[in-house]
Amino acid sequence: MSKQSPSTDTQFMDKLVSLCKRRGFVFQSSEIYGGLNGAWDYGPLGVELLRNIKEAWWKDMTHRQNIEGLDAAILMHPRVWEASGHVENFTDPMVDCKQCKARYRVDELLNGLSIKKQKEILRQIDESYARLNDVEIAALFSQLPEADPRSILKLINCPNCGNKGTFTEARKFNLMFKTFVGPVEDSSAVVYLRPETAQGIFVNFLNVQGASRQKLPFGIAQIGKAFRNEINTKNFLFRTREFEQMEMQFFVKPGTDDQWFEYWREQRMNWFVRFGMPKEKLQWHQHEPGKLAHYAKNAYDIEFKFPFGWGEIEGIHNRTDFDLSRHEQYSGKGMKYFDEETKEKFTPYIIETSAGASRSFMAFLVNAYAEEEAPTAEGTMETRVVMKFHPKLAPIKVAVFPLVNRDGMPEIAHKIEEDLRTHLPVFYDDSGAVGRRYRRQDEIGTPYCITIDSQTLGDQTVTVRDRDTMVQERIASDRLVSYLMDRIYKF
RNA sequence: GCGGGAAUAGCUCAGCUGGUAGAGCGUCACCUUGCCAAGGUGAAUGUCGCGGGUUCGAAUCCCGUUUCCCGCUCCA
Repeated sequence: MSKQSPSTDTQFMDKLVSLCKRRGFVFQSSEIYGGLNGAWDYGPLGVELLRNIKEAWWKDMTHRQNIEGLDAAILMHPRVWEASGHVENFTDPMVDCKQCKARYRVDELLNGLSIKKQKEILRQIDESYARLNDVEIAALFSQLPEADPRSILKLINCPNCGNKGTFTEARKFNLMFKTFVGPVEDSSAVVYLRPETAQGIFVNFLNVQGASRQKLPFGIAQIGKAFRNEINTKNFLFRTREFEQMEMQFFVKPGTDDQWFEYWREQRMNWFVRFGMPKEKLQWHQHEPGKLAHYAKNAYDIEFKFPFGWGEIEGIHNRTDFDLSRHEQYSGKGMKYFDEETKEKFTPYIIETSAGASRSFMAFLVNAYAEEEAPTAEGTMETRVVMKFHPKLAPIKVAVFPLVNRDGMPEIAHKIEEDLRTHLPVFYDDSGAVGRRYRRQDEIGTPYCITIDSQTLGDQTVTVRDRDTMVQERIASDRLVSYLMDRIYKF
């Protein structure tokens, strides 16, 4: 985690959150009702930035001959989540120690005990267990907590404070939001809000493959909301209950999975760098082999250096044939692929690239934020706040100012504004001193500002001011569109 | 879920041991402008997070609750 002082980190985040609200990037959800924990709304500038990020991802991923797009429903058949393992594995029974307030997952608490200790506990429950051997003990011990966790928990000391009998009752947290289809709220009508978009891709594997006539290897990309009933939300947009994912699942022949895994790792890391993230703010985190999720053969996260520490913004996982095999098993429908060339039939392996759109949004915000010393009209220095977004991601691409509101400058400025607006998001501003208008645009990351001055009246040129260098260039107004489009979209 | 801190105008905050709410910045209008935020005049804006209680009277005291931040926990 970050080694910066906590106060600095907190101050940075406070400033960012404040700017987000003040300028319309992010608002708290349901604010007038006191807010809803872990939910945020994207304001006028935020939605532009978010859409630009998703658009950049979508183009990069789907403008390839071997990747197809998809937009699956958020509500899916409940059996999907049994097959995926979410019904089972998203449920973690937890207990708290009432004495020292430590919290534990019950399974980890119990499995952490020595065989000797387990044997002792079992004997206290029933003397007849004493004659079982170690293997039988272990087997029994792994089942008992499910049946009757309470009696066992009473006999265990808290690993932290050593007290016995201080645990709360085990509570189950299923991280999936549950709701009901139709008017009857009974168990047969239960559906879940998807906790990940991936399953919508897996279950459509053969639909997409057949419809698009793709051959392996190929991928399916999707952007969409997902929901997890997190126990704790945290760190602004980083851990929320509703969030958006940008996922691509790449289907490959087993045996070629390792090389595709490496290919996509490189591709995805480069994407973040290409859109302005410095390499030193990004790092790989490999999941330790012993701690891999049930489906994974290999897993790396791309982490971004947030003010509160390194945090995952994308996971690249080798999911093996787990998902398709499970869906084949649970649905009874064949999910295998037939290779016409080799006449082989097999279950493809899946390389997953799963990026958080919301988390990327926040990472791009954090990365863009800069405070610089800039000279004022009087020649003194003062701080200017600049959001140094990549031009493609910037919510507003160009601002248009008449230097003063007379001599026909506003009329020319409005004409230029309208011409540009058919190509780009434009902001017109004629209030106050021009320096103030520049700074306002800096704060929302507008890469270019155009000013119409008295020289414009004579030769139809305008100044174009660069956000990062603050340097101005004089451009003929009829060349503006190509000048801007070149700098913003072509590279 | 536990512990700590916080919540007053759009933002940052002041408001003492209870006496019907303030500043700066920002916003808007008009004037002024001559290229990097603080020229002038005027204006709008708050059930002091929400709900109870104590009191003649609560932003202030008490209880509950919500949200945000920090730490723990958690993060298939």
